[in-house]
Amino acid sequence: MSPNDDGRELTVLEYVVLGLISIEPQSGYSIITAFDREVYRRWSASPGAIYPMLKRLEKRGIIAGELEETYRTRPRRMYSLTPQGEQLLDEWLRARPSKPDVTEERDITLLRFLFAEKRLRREEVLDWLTALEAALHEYELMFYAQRNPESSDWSPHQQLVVEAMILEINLQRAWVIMARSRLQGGGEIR
Amino acid sequence: MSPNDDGRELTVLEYVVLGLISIEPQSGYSIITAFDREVYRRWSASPGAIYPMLKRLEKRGIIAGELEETYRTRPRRMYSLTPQGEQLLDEWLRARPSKPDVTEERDITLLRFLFAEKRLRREEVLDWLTALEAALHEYELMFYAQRNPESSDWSPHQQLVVEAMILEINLQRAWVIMARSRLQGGGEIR
DNA sequence: ATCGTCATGTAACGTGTTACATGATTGT
DNA sequence: ACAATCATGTAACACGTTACATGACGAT
Repeated sequence: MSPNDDGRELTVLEYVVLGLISIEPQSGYSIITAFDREVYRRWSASPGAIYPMLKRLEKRGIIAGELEETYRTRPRRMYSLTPQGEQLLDEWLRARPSKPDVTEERDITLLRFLFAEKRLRREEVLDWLTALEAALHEYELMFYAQRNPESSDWSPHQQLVVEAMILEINLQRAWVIMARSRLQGGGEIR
Repeated sequence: MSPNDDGRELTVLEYVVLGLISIEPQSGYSIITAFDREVYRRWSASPGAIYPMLKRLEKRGIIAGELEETYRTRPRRMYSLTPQGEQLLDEWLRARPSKPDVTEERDITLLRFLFAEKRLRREEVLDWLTALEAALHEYELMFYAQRNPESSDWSPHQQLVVEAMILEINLQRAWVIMARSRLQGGGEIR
């Protein structure tokens, strides 16, 4: 009996929870409170989302819950990743960033980088960053190509919005370069 | 009989559609294709979302649809804003940016700026930008306050993620300052 | 004739939101 | 005794996604 007949892709929120659990085992409550922290601000998680989700993931064999032997308070159910859950998370983290990741999903990308620290080898992280930079470059090119036709008959606001997007892309590229050089520098050379 | 008994707040997607329509009247199809453009990339809109939504908004008296007298193709239903819709959109655009707007909702903020061009007076836009800068400043302070406790025992990835967020905030502030000075410069002085 | 494009629509489905209920423990 | 905090859960609801169906028109 395979525990996960449902081959459905996980939602972003589910991956984020997996990442959270990968750092250390979590209870429903601790996950909910974790989402108050700055890095996770983008995804608000209500009890009505988390508790059913944890059951769903457990039924699929992605996480395993265990009732904690009496804690200070009402017993908590602590979840950790199963080998299958680890594999699922790692696949998500390893996937090479592509255009959508730098456009629609900027913040997710940053979180993936965060979770990657404990799950991926440094070498893999560096490859991933290289792919991210390539995706940013590709996006930049496409961006310029799209705005070719008539580039100057834009209204002031349109012009400013486009500039904001370009600044954003360049900032991201600068960050990637910084990140890579820092991780490289601190690794091989002593 | 009041057309909009349902006082429910509009969703972001609904406001974006309102903004789109405010630029010029739109059909369901034209809205769907508009979402392919770079600025709107963040919100994908499927037919299954748009068509029911347009009916919803029309029933509430926020937009008004009119069958176009024969076009080149199958007749289109073109929607424009009612006075009530205009008021709703303007309130949304005018609302002073607060913390959530610069954290969870960055991209929405940029779109609001875009739509504001035709709906708000320049003076109002400048006020709005000032409020945006204040919100960014406030966010920055809160950010630094939160990371006070132990600032240096962070892992490399954590450190980099935090730096990315700080860079992002500063970029946004720089952009706001640029935007304000440009709009000011081009306005009063000849 | 048939394909591609423009155009509108619906049905099933699932996730996440809001709001509420409840239970155990600690502090006052 | 009561409130606050830690902790788990459920029910109603609605939006948006995916997938499918359909229809008119122009081009080949």
